[in-house]
Amino acid sequence: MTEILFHNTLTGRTEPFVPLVQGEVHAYTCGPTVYDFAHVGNFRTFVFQDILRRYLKSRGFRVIQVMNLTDVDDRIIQKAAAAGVSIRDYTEKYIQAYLDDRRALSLEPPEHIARATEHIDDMVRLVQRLTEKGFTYTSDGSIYFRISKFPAYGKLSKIDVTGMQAGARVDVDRYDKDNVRDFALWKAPKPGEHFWETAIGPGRPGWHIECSAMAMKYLGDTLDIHSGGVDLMFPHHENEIAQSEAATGKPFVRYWLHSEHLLVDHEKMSKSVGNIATLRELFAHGHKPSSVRFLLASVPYRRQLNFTPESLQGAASSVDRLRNFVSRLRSEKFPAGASPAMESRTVKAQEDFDRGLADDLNTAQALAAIFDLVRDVNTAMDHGEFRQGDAAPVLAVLEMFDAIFAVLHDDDGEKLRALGLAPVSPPLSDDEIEALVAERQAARKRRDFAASDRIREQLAERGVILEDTRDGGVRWKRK
RNA sequence: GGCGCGGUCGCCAAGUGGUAAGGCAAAGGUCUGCAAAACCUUUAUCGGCGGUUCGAUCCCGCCCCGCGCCUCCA
Repeated sequence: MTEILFHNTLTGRTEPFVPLVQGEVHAYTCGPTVYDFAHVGNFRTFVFQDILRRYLKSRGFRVIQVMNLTDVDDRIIQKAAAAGVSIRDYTEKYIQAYLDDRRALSLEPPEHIARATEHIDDMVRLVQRLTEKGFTYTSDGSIYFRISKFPAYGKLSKIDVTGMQAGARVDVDRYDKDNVRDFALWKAPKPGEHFWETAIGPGRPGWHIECSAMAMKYLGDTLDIHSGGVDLMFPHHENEIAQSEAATGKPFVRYWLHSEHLLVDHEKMSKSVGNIATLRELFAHGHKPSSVRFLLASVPYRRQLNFTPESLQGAASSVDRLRNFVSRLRSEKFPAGASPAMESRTVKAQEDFDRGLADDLNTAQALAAIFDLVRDVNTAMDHGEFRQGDAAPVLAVLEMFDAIFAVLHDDDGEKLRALGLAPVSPPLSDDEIEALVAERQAARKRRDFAASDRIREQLAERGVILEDTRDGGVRWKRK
């Protein structure tokens, strides 16, 4: 097996991946702040994290992944207050939406989904540890981390704090701090705001502390992998390192993986730019979950991805090609036996696929291995060089592919129905389709092509495509 | 200004010191009752300028351009 390589932001190098505990990967992935629907840009990262965990699993690792749900922050507090509901009630809706969206994109559930508001105690204890070690100070009831006490500050984002001067840029924080880079571990409550009464005083957690507290609670002091979008590198991840390592004296994360942004018209997709699209919007416009997943997964994670309707359409065509291939492999009848040539071709595809992913999750390269195989096998089938015994190994490669990419299963309709974005039941059941297909076959047999075509059109109108095969059979698929 | 990512066929996107994967799109063809699917063929010298080298798209230097972070952000 090929050695797995990951590009580690911390070292700036692509390095062999070896987890701390053999055969086990402890990974923390930054989840969403649930103040609104997540957009496709957010899901670019979540899909990357899913590819990451699926690949590690396929390589035999036991993966323990923790994902946070940030369900308390300034925006949530404001919006909940504006809506006149509790933070809990306000975020619940978006948490459900987020989890539904994840299912729509076939994102595997992490082992632990940790809500910030359910880990206040853990955060308080972490702040206490930091205070005991002298890394904090209090100002107006808020507790800050003093970065001057942590010399390694900046090692992830390569930011040099020594030359930093307060006032060089406007200090946007409303609180008094000794140094502009110091960050809040615990924020004093403002009048009317929701707060927790704790051993370190009333208030609510700062943004960064939740990740450190929850990551270490479930994964130990030193994690193998921590991932998120590049925009989180500074200050979020940098601050996580500072507060975690200051508390434990041990390395917090061994491999930092950051995914690049999704762009729209060469600009980052973000709420503030106003160029966002939610999954629901895309689906409502007729795009399929599998198209979205394929597109997001097909561009290697460290590359910016320009998102366009055309690229989505292209992704849909690619998925169709793969599904057509699998369908042909399953339905067509081939001569008995197996060919040694096909055997070795299959093994090569398998190796190439894995080599691509092993190289820092190069999904584009892995995909090429699959499409190469598809073409070669199709050619062999067209030339009558494919045997029945060759089918199973080829299908096995496709299954290996789908264990990572998860786009082959034709369940787009079901997923949309689950989101309430499609009719509750499919227009035609499998049995109804089969009955019409049989009827058409009978018509074809007596060479009544008019009747035959009528049935095909009738099915086409209801979203079912028929394909006549060489051996006189028919296979169908839902559009 | 600092830090980071990137500039390869119409679009997306791999990759290697010895003349460039794959996908989508387009055109032509084969097959087919028709259609679809599939297959075949056609379409690039890798942002610019220097340097190293027998030879660079890939190594080094400089420059140009795009994007991001440095403030909330996947």
